[in-house]
Amino acid sequence: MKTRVTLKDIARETGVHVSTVSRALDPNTRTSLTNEVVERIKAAAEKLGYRPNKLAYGLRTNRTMTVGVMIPDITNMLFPPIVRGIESVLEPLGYASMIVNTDNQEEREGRLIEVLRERGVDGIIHAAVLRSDPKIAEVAAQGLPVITLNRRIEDSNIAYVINDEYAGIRMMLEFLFGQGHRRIAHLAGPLNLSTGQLRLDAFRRASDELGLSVPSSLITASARFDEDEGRRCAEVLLDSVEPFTAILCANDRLALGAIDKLRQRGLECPNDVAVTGFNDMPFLDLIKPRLTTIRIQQFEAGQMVAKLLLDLIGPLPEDVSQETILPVELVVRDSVAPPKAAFA
Amino acid sequence: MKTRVTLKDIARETGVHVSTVSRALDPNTRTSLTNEVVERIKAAAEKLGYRPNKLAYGLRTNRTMTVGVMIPDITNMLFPPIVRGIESVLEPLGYASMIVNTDNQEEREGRLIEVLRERGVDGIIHAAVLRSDPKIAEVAAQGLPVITLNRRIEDSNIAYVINDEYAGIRMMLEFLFGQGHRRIAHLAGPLNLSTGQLRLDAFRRASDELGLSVPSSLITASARFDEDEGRRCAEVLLDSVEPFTAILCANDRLALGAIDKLRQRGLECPNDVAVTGFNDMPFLDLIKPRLTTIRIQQFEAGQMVAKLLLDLIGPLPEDVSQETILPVELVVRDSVAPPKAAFA
DNA sequence: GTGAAAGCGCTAACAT
DNA sequence: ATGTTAGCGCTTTCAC
Repeated sequence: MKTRVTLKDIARETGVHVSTVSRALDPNTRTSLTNEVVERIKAAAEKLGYRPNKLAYGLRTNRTMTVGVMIPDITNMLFPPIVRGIESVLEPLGYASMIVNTDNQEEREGRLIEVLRERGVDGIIHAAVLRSDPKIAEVAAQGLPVITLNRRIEDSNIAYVINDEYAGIRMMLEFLFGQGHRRIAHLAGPLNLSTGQLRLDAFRRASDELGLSVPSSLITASARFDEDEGRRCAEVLLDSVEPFTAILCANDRLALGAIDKLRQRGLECPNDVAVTGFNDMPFLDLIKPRLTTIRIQQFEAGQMVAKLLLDLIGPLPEDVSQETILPVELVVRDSVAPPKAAFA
Repeated sequence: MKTRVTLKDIARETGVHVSTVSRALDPNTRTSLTNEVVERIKAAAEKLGYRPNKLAYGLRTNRTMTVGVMIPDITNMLFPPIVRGIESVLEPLGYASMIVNTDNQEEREGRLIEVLRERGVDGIIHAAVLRSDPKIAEVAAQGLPVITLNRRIEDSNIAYVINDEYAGIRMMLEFLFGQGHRRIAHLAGPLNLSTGQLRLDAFRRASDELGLSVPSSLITASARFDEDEGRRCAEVLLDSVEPFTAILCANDRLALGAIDKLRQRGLECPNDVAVTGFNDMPFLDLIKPRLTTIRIQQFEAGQMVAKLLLDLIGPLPEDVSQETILPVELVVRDSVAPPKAAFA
């Protein structure tokens, strides 16, 4: 096991003190040194193949050049593009990111926050926060830079980057309305996540504004943003007494599950029931029927949140606007047709 | 910014020396202490909310409890399950993983290796290795535990976990043969990746064994494992003089691209041309036509490689078998039908 | 302009 | 059974 090259090795090689070497290698402190010695040191460092030890650096300076990224689950295709977006701004600046999956479990989330803190991350990007999330709130209160993505935490001043949920839901509702739908169900997301709650609020408000009165039995909330819950909730809607011609789902995976359940019941989308999604996750356009959905920014959201986090981290901590709302876009595909009849 | 609790704080609180605190908190060295003092220290640690500083620990012990994971691209759906498999064994043992994306670029890969080394990772799981990859070979030669996944590096003794490429290709070829196909093209993967080369070798060998003589113009190699290259290579095959009734592709994404190109040319899969994939990536079963493919283990491969890496890392470094070959499985879906006619 | 010395939080060899 | 000391590799006062 070849031992790594340290400042001491360079000092020995060049006959100067380690502190001089340290200064020579840092562009900021380099100025106070003779050009000649700087060059000699840089040459020796190069020759020996010196690589700074970020552990020692971090221990000394409290800056590890590492940020934590908390997401629910990387196998959820929504998150890889976000992660790459984050990386695209962090990596060129010398930051590495440590990605952890919470599976939306509070206890797991708590453990993982500790994993990140023990390793001295300079900040945390949290895309898996719960509406009420005391653990991360405390960490943020202690001064660790934290920004949440896609979701926000209530009653706190943690900055967040989210999508324009209201605009998305409203556009979709208008689109369905324009296609002739009047009895529109909402398959809502988990209400313990801000995304679920916000989209439900948006649905209520937008349907009011359009003059649709949506009976409460046409609104059902899922426990998780996944296909199984989409199936289960679609069943609940189908078994209710209220007829409907369209289901506006709080995300794509719920929509995919709902479509599957409809098919099991002998109902085809879009001809029998229109179904819409939210997010426009990768590969969605290859799945039949091609889902009409709201496209949110994914890669760009990652870039945005990373930039904001960097502002928060410093070197000179800037104030970051508490709220960033990213624009969304309606993507019309094949899962909506004009209504034929209402199914109860 | 509340400052973190250190061993010193606990020492002050309990009136013992920091080294005693250190010993009390480590199950291995705890034995040499009085039970009473151990309990007192543990209580104080708990009360003060002590969290060990893994940076300091790592600096001292050369073990950071962090492993590097190098993959080509997390947005490639093949990798998230692998990453979760790795995490599922590492995380319960207190390890964190640092994931980096190489985009199969050698220069980027080199930079990222340094990023990992600077942070003192205890080992590297490399799922993005090139057939010839001096950089990682050197790192491994210096004593850092490295295992490659899915791919292997040639002329080195780095342990690897790969799929049974030969069995997979052979099964698929037999299946096509059984369906009546005799003129079978191979859309090979990049030949600078062991996966691409191994699957091509397997195709040659298996077709020989089946008595098929495949003219060289029915074999074309892609530059990347993606849809665009699938389209491009399908075009090459279609424009060659040799007729064929089936394309055995080196992976699913190439197959998806090939099917798309066929469609552009007015050819339907499977009725006009059979197309097969490899990997069985997530969500593949939702995409029409549902691709007949070879299922490789993904989550399990991640688990396996993580376990092997742990053996290599220690505490008492075990010898790890150089080669691990994971079983594969034929998944028959809808992209293969008996041949109608051969297309040139 | 450069060297000396201290210390980040921790463990481990050595003392007692 | 516990305390003392040194040091991992680095930055940062403080001297000169």
